[in-house]
Amino acid sequence: MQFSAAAAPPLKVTPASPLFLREDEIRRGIELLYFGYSAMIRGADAILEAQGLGRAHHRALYFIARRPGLSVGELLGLLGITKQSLGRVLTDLNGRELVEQRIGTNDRRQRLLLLTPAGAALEARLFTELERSMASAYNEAGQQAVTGFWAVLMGLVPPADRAQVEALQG
Amino acid sequence: MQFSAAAAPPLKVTPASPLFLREDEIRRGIELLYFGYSAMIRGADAILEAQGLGRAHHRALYFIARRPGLSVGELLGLLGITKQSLGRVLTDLNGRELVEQRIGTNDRRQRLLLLTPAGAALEARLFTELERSMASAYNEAGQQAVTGFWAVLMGLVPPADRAQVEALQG
DNA sequence: CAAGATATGTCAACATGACTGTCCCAAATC
DNA sequence: GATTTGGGACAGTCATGTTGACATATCTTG
Repeated sequence: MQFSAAAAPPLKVTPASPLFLREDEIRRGIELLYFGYSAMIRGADAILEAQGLGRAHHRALYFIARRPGLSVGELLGLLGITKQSLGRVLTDLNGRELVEQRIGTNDRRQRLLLLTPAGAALEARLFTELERSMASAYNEAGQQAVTGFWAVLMGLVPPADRAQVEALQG
Repeated sequence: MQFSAAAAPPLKVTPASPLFLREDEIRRGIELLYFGYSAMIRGADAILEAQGLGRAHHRALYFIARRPGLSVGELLGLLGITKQSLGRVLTDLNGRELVEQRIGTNDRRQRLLLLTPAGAALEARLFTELERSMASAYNEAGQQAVTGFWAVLMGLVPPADRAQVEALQG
C-alpha cells in the first residue's frame, strides 16, 4: 500500500494546454475515462462470473460494505436505479446469504443492509481486484496526479449530487 | 472553450496523502470514477432515447467520428465486444443511414466505417453533451488537475492496451 | 384516532446490450 | 490450391435496466 515513497517516476502524459480547451483535449478525457473505467472493473468480472453474479451484484455489495447498515432507499439513491431492479439483486444476495437485512431501529419500516461474513469475504476479494488496479495507477501517476484525478471527477458530478459522494468518505 | 484563463479557482478536494495509500483513498477513487463516469454519459442519454438508440450506438458513432474510415475489426478492438454484438449495432446505424461502409482500398475484405452527414450531425449533438460536462469539470478543477486526471486514468489501462488509446489522439 | 405519506416488497411485461455457437462468403496469403 | 482472415448472419440465452400497478407495514400529522 505504499504510495510514491520509493516509487517509479510519475507516469508522463502530455500536459493539458494552459489556455485553451481544444476538442481533442475533451475527447482525450472522454476516452481515458471510458477505457480507465472499463479497465478497473474488468478484474472483478472473473470472480463475479465464477459466483454466477454480475456487476449489479458487485455494486450493491460494494456500497453495503462501504456503509454497513444503510437502508434500501439510501442504496437506491446511490445506484440511481429503480426499486424493482435493485429488488432482484437484493433477493439474489439474500438468497445466497451474502447480505442480511435488519429492521431499522428508529424507523421500523426501513430494512438496513449488512454483509454476512460470506458476503464480506466476497466483497473483500472483489475490492482487492479493484485496489490492485487503482493502487498501481496511483503509484505510477504520483500523488499530485491523484489529487487532480479526484478534482476533475468531482467536477463531473453535478453539484447537487456531490454531498452524497462526499458522505461516503470517512 | 476557455480553460482556466479567467476561470474560477480550482475545485478544492482533500489532497491525496503523500506517503500511504489507505483503503479509503482507493475507495474514493473507485467511487469518483463510478459517479463521474455515470454523470458524464447521463447527458447524452436523453438525445439517444429520443432517437430510439442506446449507448452501444453512441459508442460506435463516437469512435467512427474520432477515426473516420476505421475498419470493423479496429472498432471491435476498441469496444472490446463480440462481432455479433457489434453487428447488430452497425446494422441499425446503416439502416438509419447514420453510418456508411466503404470497401477497403488495400484490403478489399475490410469495410471502412464513415459517418453520413446525418450521422455526423447526431454525433456532434451527442459530443456537445459530453463536452459540456467535461469542459466544466476541467475548468473547475484547473489545468494541473487535468494532467493528473489523464495520468491516473492512463495508469489504469493495462500497458499492453495503452498504445491503442494513444493512437486515438491527434 | 383517522388520514395521509413513506419505506419496502412484489408481480407482470418489456427493452437493451451483452454473450455463445455455428455457419457462410469473399478476399488475401502461403 | 489450401489456409487464414475480415466480415456478415442466424438462433438462442442472460443480465440488467425500464414502467406501471398494487400490497403492507409503519410513521407522521391534523
